Amino acid sequence: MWPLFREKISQHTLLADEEYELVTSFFKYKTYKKRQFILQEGNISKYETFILKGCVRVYDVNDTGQEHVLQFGIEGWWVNSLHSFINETPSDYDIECLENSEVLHITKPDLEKLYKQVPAMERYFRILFQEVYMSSQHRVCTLLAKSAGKRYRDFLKLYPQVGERIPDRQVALYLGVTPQSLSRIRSQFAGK
Amino acid sequence: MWPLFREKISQHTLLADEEYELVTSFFKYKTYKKRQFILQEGNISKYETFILKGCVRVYDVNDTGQEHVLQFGIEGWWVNSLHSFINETPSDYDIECLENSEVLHITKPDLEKLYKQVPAMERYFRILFQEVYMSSQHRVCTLLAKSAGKRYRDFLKLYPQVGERIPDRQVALYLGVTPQSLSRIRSQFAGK
DNA sequence: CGAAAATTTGACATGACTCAACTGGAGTGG
DNA sequence: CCACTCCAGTTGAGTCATGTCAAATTTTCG
Repeated sequence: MWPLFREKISQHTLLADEEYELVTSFFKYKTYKKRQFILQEGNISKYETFILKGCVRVYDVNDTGQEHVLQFGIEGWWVNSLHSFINETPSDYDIECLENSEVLHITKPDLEKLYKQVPAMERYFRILFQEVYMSSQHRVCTLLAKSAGKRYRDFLKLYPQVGERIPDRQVALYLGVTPQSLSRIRSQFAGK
Repeated sequence: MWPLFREKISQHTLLADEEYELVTSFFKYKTYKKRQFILQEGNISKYETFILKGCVRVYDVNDTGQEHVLQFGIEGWWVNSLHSFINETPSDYDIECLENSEVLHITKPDLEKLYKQVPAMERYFRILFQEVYMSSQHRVCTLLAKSAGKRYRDFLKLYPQVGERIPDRQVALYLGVTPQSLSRIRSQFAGK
């Protein structure tokens, strides 16, 4: 069941069939429609979420109504409003589906049990967090060092599967520019 | 030995005395002078580094000579050029001491052995990476959403121990503004 | 004390933002 | 299937925050 899920876990740690069965028993399968929210700002994030199919974004809206995208997620990625999940505090972020999506959810208590019962999963998440931390550091670096145009090009190169299926508007909010500016940047590339 | 080190580990996972002895046996103590490099760009990062005393920065220099600070580290923090360490590839970053410092180093093979021999340390690092990932996400968010002045104030509030002992220039390079701009921002605050 | 580095300040340039209007495609309901 | 609405995307004009270049001043530290 859920071969993508098994494949992703297997990239970092090997599980016997019966161990994998045990792991999956902690997760709940759920589907969401496009534009539906997996989590809304102000609520406590109850699930760590693995995306089997579809596409989501994690974003915030500030007091002036501006949105900023913290993270995208597509097949094979984990998404969460992590701070809310870990500390059980109201989330600053919304998680919204950009496409009809299928996901796996696990609650915090179940995840803790999973770590205890299957130490290999503690290892898996150690490696996962290491990797997403590196990605986040890389993103900080591009935000510090590169122009909007360069960030856009880098993004398309690094996440072509994401860039192709997500509206430019969302990409702009991820890159930290206004949709208008991204539009101008794109037209400059085209004319070159 | 190294009570700070033990204290930090104990925050996330409890170790018996003999386990702690085993853990420490994998680490090497080393001192560095101010301005000395723990790692230089182009070299492979050989150590994950825990800071017992002192202050360091992880930064890069681009082709036009501009510097950007990826991370600071003070007592109780881990620092590394993680991508280089994990993949054993040349580092894009320098790690430089801003003060005379005392650190603990562990090599990648030893860290792997440590994970195997003391599963509690795999847990410790899982939680550590989870935390630094959340910090990094928070930083991305402030870079996307806030003005330079707001970022500066937030930084001072969040890391007062760092802001107090680090030259403004370094803080500017961490916040993603030029030292000149930060100077102007500071003078605006002062006149208010 | 003296050299090197950090900080400040001024003048000017510019990338990106804001506000606003217009275009065109997607989705919805009659 | 068409009319209508709603957004995403585009484009223009003007503004603003921050960068660049350069020089003066202060601080640090050997």
